[in-house]
Amino acid sequence: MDKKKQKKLEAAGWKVGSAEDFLELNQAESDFIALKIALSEHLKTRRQSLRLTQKEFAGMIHSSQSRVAKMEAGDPGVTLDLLVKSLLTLKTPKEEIEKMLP
Amino acid sequence: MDKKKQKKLEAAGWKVGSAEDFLELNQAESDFIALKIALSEHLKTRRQSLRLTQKEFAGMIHSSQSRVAKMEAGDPGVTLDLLVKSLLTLKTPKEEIEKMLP
DNA sequence: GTTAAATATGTCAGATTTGGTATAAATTGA
DNA sequence: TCAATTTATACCAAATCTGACATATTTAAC
Repeated sequence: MDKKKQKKLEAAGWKVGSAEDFLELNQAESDFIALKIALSEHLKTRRQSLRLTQKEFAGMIHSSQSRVAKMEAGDPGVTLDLLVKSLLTLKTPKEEIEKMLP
Repeated sequence: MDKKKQKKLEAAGWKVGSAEDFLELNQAESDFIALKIALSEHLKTRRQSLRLTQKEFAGMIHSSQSRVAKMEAGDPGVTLDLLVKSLLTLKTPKEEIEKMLP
């Protein structure tokens, strides 16, 4: 790796020149996974507090009960997009979302 | 719509029994779009402040220059997942992300 | 103005995600 | 107990998103 690029990466907060840039990449990835899990758990809590069944909620977001179950189970094959759209549909307060950020 | 379900929807913050539940659905959708645009704008700003080219940054997230360009342009065909992963890779402070929430 | 670097735009095959369906397992209420 | 409701799991074809590539346009430096 050339010096010029190394400077840039270090500016981005990386430890370069070792196995650490590999580890740091995973930091972003694990943060991402943690975020998704937090969102899915919150989604379940919020739906339940509103006393909606998965089927009812699925209708609200034009999806299916089975997909809602996967969302709440933290299934890896569920996008952030779907989770966030769901929380927005349930009008989850901004403060609640902030708490989940990594 | 039966009374029971109406109660539940009202508990979720909806105005039911009119065209408004249709409009409210769009509220979540437009909030979602606004969020994506805010994230894409912030991504561009942050990449530039780190003096990284789109090509360099693309390498950091194992993507391509053209996709980075699309991300920053707010292309609808880019997922929240990719945007958030990108921001996490650039170690965007939590506070910055919070500001973008709808 | 020329050149080179950076960014934007278009396309596409492969991969991933989707809603829907079926059905099993779990929970609830009598 | 047990029937009904709710939730979990498995599967699929259709739709969407992906990185990669080609190429056009813009920007920067001289």
